[in-house]
Amino acid sequence: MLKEPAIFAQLIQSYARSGKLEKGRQLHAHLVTSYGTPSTFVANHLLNMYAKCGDLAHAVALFDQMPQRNLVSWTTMITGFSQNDRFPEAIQTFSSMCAAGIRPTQFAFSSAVQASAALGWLASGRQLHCVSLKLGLDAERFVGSNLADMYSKCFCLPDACRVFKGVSEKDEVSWAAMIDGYAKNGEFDEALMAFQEMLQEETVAADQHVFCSALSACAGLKSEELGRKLHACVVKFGFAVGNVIMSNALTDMYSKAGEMESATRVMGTSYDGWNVVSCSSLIDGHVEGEEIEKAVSIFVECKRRGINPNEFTFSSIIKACAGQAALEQGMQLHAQVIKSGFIMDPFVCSTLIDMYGKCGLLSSSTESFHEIQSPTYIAWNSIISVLAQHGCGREAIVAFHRMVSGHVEPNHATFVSLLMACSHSGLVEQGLRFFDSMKETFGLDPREEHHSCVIDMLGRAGRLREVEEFISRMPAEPNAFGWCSLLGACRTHGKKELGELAAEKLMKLQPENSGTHVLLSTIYASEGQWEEVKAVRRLMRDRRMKKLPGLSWVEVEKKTHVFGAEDWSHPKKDEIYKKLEQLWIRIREEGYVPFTGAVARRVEESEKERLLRHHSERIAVAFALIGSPAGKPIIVKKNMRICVDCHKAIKLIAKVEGREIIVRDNARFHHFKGGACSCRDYW
DNA sequence: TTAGGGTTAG
Repeated sequence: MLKEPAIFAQLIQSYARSGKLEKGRQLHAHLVTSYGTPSTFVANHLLNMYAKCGDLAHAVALFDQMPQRNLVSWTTMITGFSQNDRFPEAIQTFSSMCAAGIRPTQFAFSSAVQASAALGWLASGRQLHCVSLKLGLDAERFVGSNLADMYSKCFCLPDACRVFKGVSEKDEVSWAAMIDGYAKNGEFDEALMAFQEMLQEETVAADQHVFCSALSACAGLKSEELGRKLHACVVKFGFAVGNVIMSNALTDMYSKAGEMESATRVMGTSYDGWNVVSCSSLIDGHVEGEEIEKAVSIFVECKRRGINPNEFTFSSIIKACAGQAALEQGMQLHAQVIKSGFIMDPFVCSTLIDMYGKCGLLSSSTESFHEIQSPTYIAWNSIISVLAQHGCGREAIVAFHRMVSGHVEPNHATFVSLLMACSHSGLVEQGLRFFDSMKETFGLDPREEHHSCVIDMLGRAGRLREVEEFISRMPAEPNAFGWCSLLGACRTHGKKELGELAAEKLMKLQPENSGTHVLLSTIYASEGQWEEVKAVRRLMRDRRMKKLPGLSWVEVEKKTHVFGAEDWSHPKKDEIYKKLEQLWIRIREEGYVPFTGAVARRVEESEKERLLRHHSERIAVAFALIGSPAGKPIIVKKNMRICVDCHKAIKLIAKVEGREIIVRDNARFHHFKGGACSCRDYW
């Protein structure tokens, strides 16, 4: 029999604290050989030591052999499982403990609730909540804070708030969990209000965790002003130095606010500021700000410093390739993703699906989708969106039905893509049914963007009277996208008056958007109303607006080249213009008649033809024809809609050159092959 | 002898 259990217990405890597993094992063996089976008291210490050192196998073996287990034995096992990421076993052990007739205390509850939170198992979290209510432990500080955390991690914010309100003697941990809960659920204002409320509490002082959560809320709001204030507080409290997570939160906040200089500065001045999280934030900030070259240079620098990209880094940099239609680079990254094992990540997969889709390779996009064993809503949303962009409305609908029958819940984003798919493919009736089903079947309230999709859908189909009716029934006025769709439809279907109304609304919503003025002027120009065209131009001049230049990008030999209309800056300009002349002659032989109506300028016909010939998309196509090997598809990305005449011309260029040409404009894809185009309703 | 919160994504 062990004479001095307290001394051994102390020794075991010290091994547990310092992680000396081997010493602990030796002592355990010594105790067994010298004194036989350890008492419950000593065994509990051993259990704790094994759990703290991550040796769950020995903990389980010992626990199974214990002749008598008490409350602490069970609790130690639950905590051990939870802290070693073995969450289902933590929950299982909790229920075995109850079945063994032992009444759990706040310690066991905390750990079991944490396990439910980590797994996102709302049902087990709720059951634990119920049991804690019965035992009167739900308002206890640890249990209550963990329950609130669990509910917010399971996206049940109202329940989280209710539990949090009931917690007695909240401390900074409780507050941090709640602030973070608001932020993670997208309630950024609420998060910052909670933060302020906390600051007024006399008994609680903000710590680093609290500031990090507040910064994350600030990042969500993309508010530079608030962010700077918070940054000042962080400095004042002395938290700014030496904390990697804090520096990462600051970098991310500035990146999200588009303040890339500040973001870079925070990173550069912090100890250990260059790490995979801050780099990913910075890359993403540059990608969002369309500074692709900078994003790539950080990615390169990251690798040079020996920082291995993770799933976040890959997502962002692949998104950059998608934005630029840089297929070669995207494919290289795909290879790296496979090599590094991040191919299983749902976000990375979804960006790959999106990247291939945006680069025009529908087949690679669907292949990437089919490689996923059990697609999440993220992957489904991506593929539905890609199918929509490619004008494959029916396929998008099939995908949607498969998603639902596979018990994956669609969300608001799913319906945006689905409605767009219906719109682009002219499937108006089905689209309208889907719109109704949002609320009726899926309990989702249609948002502004869904209403805009319906406007677009009816407008494209020329059902403008129904559009007016639909708008009058909407809970609020359409947003800019809605009015813009209407304006576009009015141009296509020659509805001048309605177009003027849409333009007027749009100018109020987006006074800086030169596109509205341009669109309106083309409506007038197509009807030969040159006085009105002049008036719109005057308005643009008075408002000091410049027409956004139409630009086209094309990737040749792994390098992206950009062209504007009438662009004479490229070193190969002579060859390009010679090619354009040749193409002009060859497509004229194929029956091409230039549509000079697309030129909203009052100049000679020959000048109009010259202007059309030198549109940026055509220059890009000509350049790619010269510079890339025969048989390779040409992918051009354009920052606005492709013009009607270029659409006709490129269709024939694809035919005479025997090349696949894909033009991705700011609305959709045009896949030209053998004298035809994939899109079904382009003028 | 047993317990809690923090940074990056479509």
